[in-house]
Order: sequence, then structure tokens, then C-alpha cells
Amino acid sequence: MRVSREQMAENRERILDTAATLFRERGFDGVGVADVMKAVGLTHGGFYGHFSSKDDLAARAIGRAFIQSNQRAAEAKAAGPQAPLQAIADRYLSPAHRDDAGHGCPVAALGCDIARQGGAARLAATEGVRAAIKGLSAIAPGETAEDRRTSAIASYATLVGALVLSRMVDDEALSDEILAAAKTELQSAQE
Amino acid sequence: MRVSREQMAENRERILDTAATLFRERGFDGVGVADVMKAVGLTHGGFYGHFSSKDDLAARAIGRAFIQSNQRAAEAKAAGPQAPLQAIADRYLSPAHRDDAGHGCPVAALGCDIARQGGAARLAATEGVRAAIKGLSAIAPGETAEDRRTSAIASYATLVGALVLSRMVDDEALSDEILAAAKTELQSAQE
DNA sequence: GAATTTAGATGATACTGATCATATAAAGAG
DNA sequence: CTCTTTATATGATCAGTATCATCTAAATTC
Repeated sequence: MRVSREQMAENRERILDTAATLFRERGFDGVGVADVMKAVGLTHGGFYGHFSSKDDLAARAIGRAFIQSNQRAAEAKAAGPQAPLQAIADRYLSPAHRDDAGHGCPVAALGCDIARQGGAARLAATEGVRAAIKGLSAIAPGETAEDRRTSAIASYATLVGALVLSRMVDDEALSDEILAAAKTELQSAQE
Repeated sequence: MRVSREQMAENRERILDTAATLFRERGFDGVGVADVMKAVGLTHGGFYGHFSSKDDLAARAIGRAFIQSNQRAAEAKAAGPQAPLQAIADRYLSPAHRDDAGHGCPVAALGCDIARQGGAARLAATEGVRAAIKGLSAIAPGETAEDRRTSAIASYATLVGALVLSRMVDDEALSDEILAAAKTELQSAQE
């Protein structure tokens, strides 16, 4: 059955958002086109009216996930009394973020998947990483702009690595310890 | 056709090694049982004489990858004139390691895949991470053992995150910059 | 409000992949 | 040297999965 023009646009948005979440939860190969469409409440056949292929969807979903993620980081900067980098680390390294990969950082959720992906998906991710580094550079410590950029990249890496490790391990105490250790180290690097 | 007892044991080893490499290169879902067996030079049917399932293989392959990886780190510690942590970082954050995921760190290559994996695979990875942290703790800076462990975990996270980021991006200059930035920051954290 | 367009539904196709039943030929036991 | 065992090979099954052709009913358009 046909739906209105704006309903269609909304459906497309929901497909993208749903895909961005499902991919982060289960990985690219863990989610089928039909899974995404079913989660949205549509049937699989209509998919190719919106996207040219699953890869196309993946690339756009990655782009969307990065935009949301970088936006959340920008929000965290502003809010709260702490230093901006500490505010970001507190959110990023929280158990809540660890336990909800579907709505979290796409690098931690899909980093190694993206590294194996081709063309468009890699490009979208590269833009996202660039934007994230730029955002962090504005609040990283350091005398020169170069120093701040170096520090921003290293902090980004620490955040990502700690979250990946904390999600991998099968022991909650160790997982919490990893998050806490990264937070502590980022704090002392700040001075 | 049947092969000798030791030939069979050797075949099993080769299946494990091959799987450990292929999984790191292409991810769990990117490699089929038949792919592994073909790479070893056997046919797919014989697989279930060696392992009870693909998940079983995955768990054992992860264990093997961690042992090899931690061993390489231990070797790097001893060799060379630099501080041990710097020696490890130099190897870990080298373009050679970035460009050869199949023989490198299983966390950077499969971290997010493992996080989605169940049971045995997670357990094997947890042991591997624990061992890696222990190894790094012995050479990390800090007054108390606790400080050293915290520092070791954070350094581990920085290494992993930087490698993942460097593999994700589609721009070699940026990729190199990420590796260099993490190396620099680990060096200055050392003092 | 009739004619036209089209978003999404239905169903088919062509692959791929995990798992297993059975066959076979070579190893190891006697 | 024969008999038994068994590591692999062959081939089948069953379940998914991406993609596409076709249909249909509702939204636009005139």
C-alpha cells in the first residue's frame, strides 16, 4: 500500500535510525535487511525503494551514528561543572554506555567491522573520526594547537580502547576496573 | 582418506592457526568453516571430527591468538635498548601491525566481534586480557602496584583504541598521525 | 472524483553456510 | 598380512539472506 510523501520520508529516517542501532548491537553481518525492515514495521521488499543496497544502508547508518555520537559529546562538554574532557570521559566510560552499544559510540561498537568494510562506509567513518578529533582538540590540554591535537587523538584512543575492552570481558568487576582506570589516567593526563 | 595420528594432530593445529588468522582478517561472520578447511587444504566435512562447532573453533582460535599476541609482547619487552613499554608501543603501533591484522592483536582485530560473542569465546578473551594486563603491569610506571595496574590498563586501552582508529580511517596520513599521536602520549605518560 | 503514480507487500530466485550421514581408503592392531 | 578403526571426502539438508519482479491499494495530480 502507498503512504504519503512525508510518511515515506519518515519511514526512511526510521530505517536509518533502526539500522544504526541494530548494526551497533549485532554487527553488520549480524543484521539482515529483513531484520531492519521488520524492526521498523515494514516488509523486506520495500527496502530497495529507499536504498540501493545493504552496503549503501550501512554507509549511511555509520554516518548517522557518528553525527549522533559527536553531538552527544558536544552536549556533554557544555553540561556540568567538571572540565569538559572529564565530562565526556564520565559519560563515555559509564556502565550505561558500555551496556547500550546500540546507541553509543560507533567506533567502539563497529570499529573492527568498519576496518574490514569497503568504500563508502570507510569514508563515512573517516569523516566521523575527523570530526570527533576536531571536537576533542578544542578541549584537550597543550600549549600549541599541535599538542592539543596529539593529546586529543590519544584521549580518543584511550576512550575507545577502554570501552572495547570493558565490553569484551566476561567479568563485571574487571570491566568496571577498566573503565575506572581509563578515567583516572585521562584525569591525570589533563594536568 | 585416513592420515596418521600425528598428521591428524598437526592438521588440527593448522586448522586452529589458520582460523585464528582468518577470523582476525575478516571477522567471525566473514569466514566460513569451509573457508578455513580449504585454506588448510582439507574439505569442509572433516571439520566436525576436530571441533564440535564453529563457535567451539572460534573460542579456541581466540585463545590461541591471545597467547601468541601476549608472547610477542613479552619478547618485545626484552629486546632493544628502549624502555620496555616503549618497545611494545613501537611494535604495536607500527604500520606493519596495522596492515597485518591477521597476525596481530586479537583485541584490535576482533574486539567488537568478541563483545557480541557468547560463552566460551568471551571467557577465552577474558583470560587473554587478564594476562595482557598482568604483563603490562610489570613494566608500567607508578609507585604502588595498584598505580602500575591502573597505568597498564590505560596504556593497553590507548594501544588498542589507536590501532582500531588507524585501521578504520581511509586516509593513510590520518592513520599514521593516529599511531604517532598515541606513541607520543604513551611516551610522555611514562615519566 | 477519475487517472496516474508509487510506497510498500508478496513471493520468487539464487546463494551461501552450518551441520550431519554416509562412504572410503589408509593407519594401526593383532 | 588381515581386520578393525577412523580421519577425511562426498554429498545432502535445512536455514538463512540479498536482491528483484510483480502486484495492489492508497496518495497525488489534474
